[in-house]
Amino acid sequence: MAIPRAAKTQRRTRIQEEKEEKILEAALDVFSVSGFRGSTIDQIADVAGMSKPNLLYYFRTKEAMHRALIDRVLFTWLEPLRAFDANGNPESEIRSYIRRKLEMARDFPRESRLFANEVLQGAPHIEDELKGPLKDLVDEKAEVIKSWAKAGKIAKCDPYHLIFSIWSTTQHYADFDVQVLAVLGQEQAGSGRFEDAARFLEQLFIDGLRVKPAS
Amino acid sequence: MAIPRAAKTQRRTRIQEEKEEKILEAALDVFSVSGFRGSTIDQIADVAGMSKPNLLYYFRTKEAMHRALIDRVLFTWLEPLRAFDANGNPESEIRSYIRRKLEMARDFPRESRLFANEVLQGAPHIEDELKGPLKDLVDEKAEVIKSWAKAGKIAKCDPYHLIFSIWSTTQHYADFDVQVLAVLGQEQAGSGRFEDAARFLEQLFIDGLRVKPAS
DNA sequence: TGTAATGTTTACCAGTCGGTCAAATTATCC
DNA sequence: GGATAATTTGACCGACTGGTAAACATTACA
Repeated sequence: MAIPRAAKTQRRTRIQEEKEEKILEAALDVFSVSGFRGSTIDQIADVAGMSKPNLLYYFRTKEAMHRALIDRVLFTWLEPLRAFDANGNPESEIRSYIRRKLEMARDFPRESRLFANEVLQGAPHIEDELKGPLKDLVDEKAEVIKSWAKAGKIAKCDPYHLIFSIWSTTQHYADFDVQVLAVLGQEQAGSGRFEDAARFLEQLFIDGLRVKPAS
Repeated sequence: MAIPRAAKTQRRTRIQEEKEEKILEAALDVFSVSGFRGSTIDQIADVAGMSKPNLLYYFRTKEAMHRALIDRVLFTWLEPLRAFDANGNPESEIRSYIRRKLEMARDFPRESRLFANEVLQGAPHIEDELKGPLKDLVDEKAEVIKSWAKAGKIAKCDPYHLIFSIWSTTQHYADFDVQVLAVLGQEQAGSGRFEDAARFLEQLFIDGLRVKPAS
């Protein structure tokens, strides 16, 4: 009898482990480009090198695949913000947050696009995660930033919009990569663009947030 | 005989004018949410309140609809950057560019998402526009910014990444609106967020680009 | 080694997809 | 008002969609 469909048994088989991994890897490829609606199980099956029914043996529906993928990626995705240290030096915390986010945009562009696609299309599958864990984490870090501003360690500013602007500027290099490449042109298209971006963004945010001499 | 299919006749009928308008309006609704692949002609027909074959009478294919929509929207979309004045005051030019882009994010979020979806999915339909008109325009304005920096009117910085960062921060409020709303929560979700964003971004970019006193 | 559980495939289904066609309806202009 | 062109519709097509059923193959384990 083949009803297990993964996780029905207490312990996951080695084969389950491997195949689910393979499927989610392929799913990431496909969903990150075409979004949920625009992706098909057949495409994912093709990329994974497996048959469609075989995919559906491990994940009962297309939605289950998407969900599993989101769940797996979300935690990692929030890691840089979680690492934001209230007791650290404000300037270097912001600097390294930007660095880290930019590194993720460079090293995990598919993950970035997966969320971008999802949010762009109204976040029908991750609304709860946004209003729950994400909001909570941002609220917490916003408090930290606010206290820094109050203590005169950085310029007074809206912490939420600061976080939004760091998100958008860094993820831009993953989500809109084609556009960035098109505008920069062949010559500058080497991966040096990430270094250039890092330099620019650090300058922008550090100088932009420096406390101004009382005028 | 009904072969006209719009624009075959020299002059467009009033009815053609109206219906094409109606269709593109509906197409914008649908494409901006689901992207090209994820959208269906039936959806567009539904929104437009017309029958599917009727839509296909005005636009032979789904791609033709998408193309017509892109063509129509692209010019307007680049207006703010085009208005960037080489002879103006750098600070106020940057300030008003940010304002204008933010206003567009607020007033034309669908247009923003249309492009975001397209670029995110690899820009298969607008590659030429990106490498041509867009790149040319950006190159031109980048020169302007570079000359400002050289003249000591603003801090030295990479002009391309400056433009990218203005794009990303402003469009973020259109493309990732659901996320912004989720994080800000009900209480702050009024349209005041655009004013807050404007204040923050102007502070960030103006202070971030101010020439630093020789250290 | 046998056998039960797990994994894989082929064939298939009903619904949806982009798009066509011919017939019916409406607008235009003399 | 009638002829002619422009517009709209319903019926339909083959390809693809997410998903199922059952037969078949493989693995794990006593």
